[in-house]
Amino acid sequence: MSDREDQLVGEFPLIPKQERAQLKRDLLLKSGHELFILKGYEHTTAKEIAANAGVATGTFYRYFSDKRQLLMSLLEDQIEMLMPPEPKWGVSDPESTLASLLEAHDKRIKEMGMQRVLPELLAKDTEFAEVLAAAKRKIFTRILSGLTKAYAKGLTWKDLDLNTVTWSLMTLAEHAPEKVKQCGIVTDYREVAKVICRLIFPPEVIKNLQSEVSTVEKE
Amino acid sequence: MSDREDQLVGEFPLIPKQERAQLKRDLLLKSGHELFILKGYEHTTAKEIAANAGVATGTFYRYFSDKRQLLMSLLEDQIEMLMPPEPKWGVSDPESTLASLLEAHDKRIKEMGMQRVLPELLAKDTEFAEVLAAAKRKIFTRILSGLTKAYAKGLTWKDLDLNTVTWSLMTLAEHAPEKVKQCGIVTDYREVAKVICRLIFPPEVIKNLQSEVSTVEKE
Amino acid sequence: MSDREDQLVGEFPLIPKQERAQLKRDLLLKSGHELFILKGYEHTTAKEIAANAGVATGTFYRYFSDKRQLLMSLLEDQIEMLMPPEPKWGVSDPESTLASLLEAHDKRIKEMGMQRVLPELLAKDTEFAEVLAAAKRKIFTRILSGLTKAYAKGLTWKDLDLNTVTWSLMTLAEHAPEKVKQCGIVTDYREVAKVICRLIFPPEVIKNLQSEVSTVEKE
Amino acid sequence: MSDREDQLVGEFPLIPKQERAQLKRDLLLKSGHELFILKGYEHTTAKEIAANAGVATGTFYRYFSDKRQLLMSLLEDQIEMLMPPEPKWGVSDPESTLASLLEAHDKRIKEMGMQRVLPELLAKDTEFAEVLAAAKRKIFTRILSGLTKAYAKGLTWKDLDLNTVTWSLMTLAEHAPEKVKQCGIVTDYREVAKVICRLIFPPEVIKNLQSEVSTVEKE
DNA sequence: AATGAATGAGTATTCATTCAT
DNA sequence: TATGAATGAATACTCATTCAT
Repeated sequence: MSDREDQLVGEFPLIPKQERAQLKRDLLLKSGHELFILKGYEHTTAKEIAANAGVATGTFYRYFSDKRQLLMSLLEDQIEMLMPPEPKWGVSDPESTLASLLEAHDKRIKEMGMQRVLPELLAKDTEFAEVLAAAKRKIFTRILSGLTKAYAKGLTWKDLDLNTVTWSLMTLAEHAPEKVKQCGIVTDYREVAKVICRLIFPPEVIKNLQSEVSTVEKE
Repeated sequence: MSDREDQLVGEFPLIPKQERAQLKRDLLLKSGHELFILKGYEHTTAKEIAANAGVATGTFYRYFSDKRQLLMSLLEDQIEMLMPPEPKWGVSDPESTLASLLEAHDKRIKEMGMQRVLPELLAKDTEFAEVLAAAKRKIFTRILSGLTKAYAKGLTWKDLDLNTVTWSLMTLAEHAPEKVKQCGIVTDYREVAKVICRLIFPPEVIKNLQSEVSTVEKE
Repeated sequence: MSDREDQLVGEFPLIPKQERAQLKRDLLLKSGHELFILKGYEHTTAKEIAANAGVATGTFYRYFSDKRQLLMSLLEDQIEMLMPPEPKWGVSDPESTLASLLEAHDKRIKEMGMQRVLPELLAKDTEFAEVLAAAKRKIFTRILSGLTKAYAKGLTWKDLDLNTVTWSLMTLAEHAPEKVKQCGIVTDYREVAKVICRLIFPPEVIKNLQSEVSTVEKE
Repeated sequence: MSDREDQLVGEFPLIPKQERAQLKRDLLLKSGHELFILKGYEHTTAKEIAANAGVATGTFYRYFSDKRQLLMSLLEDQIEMLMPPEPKWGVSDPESTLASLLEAHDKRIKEMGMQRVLPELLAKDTEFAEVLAAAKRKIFTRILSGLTKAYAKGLTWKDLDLNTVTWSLMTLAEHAPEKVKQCGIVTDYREVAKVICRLIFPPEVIKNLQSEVSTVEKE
């Protein structure tokens, strides 16, 4: 049914204009997301994205200046998901907490499905790489501040550089999902969590923290 | 200049044919290397590689069946460099040893300059990803075997999974060079080495190993 | 010009979309036809066909997957024309009938203009050769069945193989148009028809048939 | 062994220069012939012809200005073979004679193997088409003269145009080898010969000629 | 706003021909 | 003469983007 007919028959336009536009934009984003994951960024064409979204090629360009911009919009929505969460140390058994955080993070990354596309982009798109680097710096600061507090409480190793520990922590957390591909071993988040915790806390601290928790739990 | 004239005017410093061909091949490899780093693999054309090497387009295809093959040749030369060296634990101060190994590895990677290109390839070229994964599995086994020996000697943490430690170790070593970009802090290999060592050895083991070394040095 | 203006300024002779597309397709077919005849199939490029049709290269590929497909479309329209018509023997003066059939056939072939291109295709394109061969076999069967009926009526030579006569008949009809080029003599369809008839009928049969006709005409 | 050494050791050049050159030329011709038949003219490259002949690419261009010239040389040698022989009518049983002539001609054509290439050339190469047409006109004249003599002796049909008969004769002879492909029937030269003879001679003439022969044979 | 036909610059690859050795 | 590496114009086809409807 055309716009013209709409007006002739006096049908009430159920969806407000802006909302309808937003709908198309979302359709396009979804379509792009699917295809980028399926075929890679470079090998997806604007025409395909439009067709897959059920709109005309030209419509794509009404909502996005180009393919790259669609991708950027996609990433803006998702970049938060890439960020590992900041754990609160010294509150509960750090190993269990971390293990479940890692697993949850991994899950979200997988749901997002953009891992396949990101490396291609990082390599090619300087601007995007910078956006991501900035995000990482932000999370770095957050984690570092957490560790600094733990350090002040005397919970962490005294002889390790906190900056380096923070970086190691992020690096391991970020790459944990790839463990299988690289080494042929299934990722056991509990073990990764133990290793990461060892980077931060001396074993006896962990024990104390764990017993505190169980004490609390028993009470 | 004819053959006859050659003899009249005496020796002309001719480069043997094979050598000349090798020269061109090398020129092309070098040119491809430069451009892949500069513009990324996908955005470099065979024509450009040839032009940048100062030869005609057709010449490119005499030496390489296509762009991908040139890249593969490039990588064959360099894949060894990607492999972190296997350290001998318990022989000398592990932290210093590891620090210098990391630094050397990082240096080679930087010389190679392919970091920018690799992620793009891994995402796109399944075959290449498999080659690299295989190489990584190999190095994984080597490192694990080293750690197992150290474990047998009672040098390592007793409560950490050696597989996971090995993976962490490789991951940190591999990504150490990116530390700057990601966190804005200059990579201090000494600190990274200390962190990695902490993953493997309890602090007192390190101390013992270091004192042994200094004892030997003093004698 | 906007939709709104359209209505203000009155009717603008818009060609419906589909028709316009058909128009372009036809332009391209015509252009391809011209160039194939002018330069041969192999030496005509898609780009040229497009340029000659006054459209962009890409437009060519919107309507045809490639050069070969355009040619096939061209031939589909024309293959019927290649088929010599099946004459009804014994109904009227066979020589006159045949002569006019030959002339008409020749005319159509010339209009089609593809003679120059066909040999090239037959040599190169096995699939096409088979299509044409199948068509020829079909017409062969039709003609043979006509001759068999004439044979049953005792109209034909008794000592000639009907298969061979059929083949000869087709061959002569097919190549009649080339007579000029090959021998420098203008094609007189009447004479070719007489020759072909002699292959089929003894002279006295022809005479009888002709007198029957004139008898009927006189009545 | 190089030319230089040849001269130093005083070895006697067994093959005279010219002859050696002729040898290479022949090798190239043979190689081109093979490949043209195998892959078609357009799809054979000069490099391949040279390689297949066991010489360098450049050598090809010493002996032939280009691919086309090689082909022309090839055809010059073979064009005679394309010419159907001129039969002497009225000397022996015309049907048998013609049958064996046709068979021999067909055989030579097949040996020559160029049928696959000729149509491609005729379509593309005007000059070549003219050369061939000229040759055909020559043979046309020869055959026509034979027929005229037979006509003078009262051997031929009186009501058929000799030009047209000549052309029909040539056309049928030329295309006889294709009979199988076109109609799915094996070529029986005896039947084709009978048909062709019927075009020329009334049946009773043939009978007379045949009986004469057997009379002569009996004597 | 929406459409999708049209555009044409851009890409990988081939091959006839030249020319330094 | 012979070589074969080098050349670069040419070709088929794609796709981001525009624009008339």
